[in-house]
Amino acid sequence: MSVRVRFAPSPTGSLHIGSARTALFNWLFARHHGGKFLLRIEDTDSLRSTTENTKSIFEILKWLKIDWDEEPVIQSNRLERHKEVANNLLKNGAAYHCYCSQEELATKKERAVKSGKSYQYDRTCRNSNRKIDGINPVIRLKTEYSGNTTVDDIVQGEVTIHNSQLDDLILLRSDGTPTYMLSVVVDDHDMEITHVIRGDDHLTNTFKQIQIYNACHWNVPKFGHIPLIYGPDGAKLSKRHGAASADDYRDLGYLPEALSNYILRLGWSHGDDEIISREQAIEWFTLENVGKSPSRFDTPKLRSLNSHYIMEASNESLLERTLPFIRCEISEIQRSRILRGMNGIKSRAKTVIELADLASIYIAAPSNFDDSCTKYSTKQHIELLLDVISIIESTTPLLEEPLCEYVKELAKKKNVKLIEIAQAIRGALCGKLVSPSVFEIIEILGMEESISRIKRFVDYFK
RNA sequence: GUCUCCUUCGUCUAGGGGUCUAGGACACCGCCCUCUCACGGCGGCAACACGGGUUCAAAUCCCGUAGGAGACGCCA
Repeated sequence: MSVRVRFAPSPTGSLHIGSARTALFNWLFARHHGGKFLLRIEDTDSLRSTTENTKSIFEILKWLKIDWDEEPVIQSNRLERHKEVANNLLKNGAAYHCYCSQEELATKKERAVKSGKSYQYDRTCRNSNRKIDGINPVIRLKTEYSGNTTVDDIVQGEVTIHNSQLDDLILLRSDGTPTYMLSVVVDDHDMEITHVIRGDDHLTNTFKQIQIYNACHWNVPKFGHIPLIYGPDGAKLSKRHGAASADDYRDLGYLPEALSNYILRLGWSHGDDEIISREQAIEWFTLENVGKSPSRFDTPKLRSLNSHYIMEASNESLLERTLPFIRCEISEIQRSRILRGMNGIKSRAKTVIELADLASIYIAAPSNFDDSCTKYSTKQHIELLLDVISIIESTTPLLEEPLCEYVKELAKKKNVKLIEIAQAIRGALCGKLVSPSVFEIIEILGMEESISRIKRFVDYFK
C-alpha cells in the first residue's frame, strides 16, 4: 500500500512555525516514500476560520516549496458525512444520546476539581438510558473502559494508557455539528491516510480517536507524533517571542531555503550534516530520526543558515528578492548598480532586509552623516578628499584596483595611514563608517556620482 | 490533581555497553587576513540533571528522585 499523508491546518491564523515543520515532515515523508501529500483545511470552527487565512496558508506553503497532490479537502464541506457516521454509530449501539446539560456537567467538574480529583464524564446517560424532552442531546461514543490501549508511535515508541483514562467523548454536539475528534477520524479514513504525522500535543487525543476507529471497524493508520517547538525560554513559541509564524520569518527577510533547512534540523538530524538540500532531505528523511525531546527556536542559528543561503544564491535572484524590501521605486541604473555591488554586500547581510539596507548606498547619496564620521572630517581629511577627487578624475577607466593603488600612493606621499583616507571616503559616500570596499563603491557609482558625494561631504564639514 | 512524554556544551544535535580524555554546528572569545564592517582561515571556552543498581566495563540498560513539557472542552 502506498503512503498517503496529510497536513491539516485550521485557518484560524497564519501558519505557526511548528505547523510549518509538521507540514515539511509530512511532505518529506511522502516524497521519500513516493507517496501522496494531501491538504485538509479544518475550518469547522466557523467563528475563527477565514478564507484569507486559508489563502495565506496556501501561499506560505508554496513559498516553502511544499506542494500538495490532489485537491485540498475542505472539512466544512463534509459535515453531512460526519453526521452520517455518528448516526450509524448510534444505530448500531456504539454511541448514545446524552441529555446532560452543560451547566450540570460544569458543576460536576467543579466539584471534582475542588476535591482534588480528575474529572471525567460519569456516563449518566449511558447507564440510565434516559431521554429528556425539549433538550437536544449530544451523541457520545461508548468508549471501552477496561483494559489498555497501546499506540506504536513511529516517533514516540510504544505508549500505553489505561482505558479508564478515557471518557465517553462527544461525537455530535447538541446543535448537530460534529466535533473535531469525529471529523479527523472520518476524514483521515475517507482520505485513506496511511500515516498521521502531527504535533505531539495530539498524542493523548490519539487514544480517543482509536476508540472511534474501532467502533467504526476501520483500520487504524500509523501515527508519528513530533515534538513541539518552543521559544528560547522553553515556553511554547508564540507571538510573545517576536515571531511565531512562517509569514513572520518571510517578512523578516529569511529565505525559504534557510527557514526550511532550519526547521528540518530542529528535532531531526542526519549525522553531522547541517546544510541539507531538498534532494538530500528527501533521500535521508525518516521519522525514526526525529528526536523525542522538544527543541527551542534559536534565531542566531537561523540567521547563520540564512547568510549561507544568501551567499549561495545568484546575484540576480538576490536582487529580485531584495526589491520588495526596498521602499522606493528604483531606476534601471540603480538596479544595475545594486547588481554589480551584490558581491560586496551579500557577505555582509544575514537577512534580505539587511541586504536591502546595504543596497541603499547604491540608490541615493546619504541623507545624513553619522556622528562617527566627524572623526574623519578634519581639515587634513578634507584636503585628502580633494586629492582623492583629482585621482578619481584622472583614473580611466575608473576601476577598483588602480584606484586603490593611487590612493595608497597618496597616503604614502602624505605620510598618513590608508585607513584615514578610506574612512573619510566611506563617510562621504555612505554617511557611515561601515560598508563594502570604498574603491569598489566608487567603481560602481562612477566618477560623477562619487565626486558629487565627496563634494557634499567636503561642503558639509568645511 | 490525574495520565503521558522528555532530560548530552548557552542553543540545535551526534552517540544503540568498550573506538568518549564525548564529535559537529550556531553563539561567544582570541589570533590571522584587512581601507571599515563582514566573509574566510586557524585556535579556544563549554555538556552526559541527580541518586542507586546491572556489568569486567554505562552517556548508552534498569529503578527511583528532581526538573520541564503536553493532554485532560458541546476548540481545533
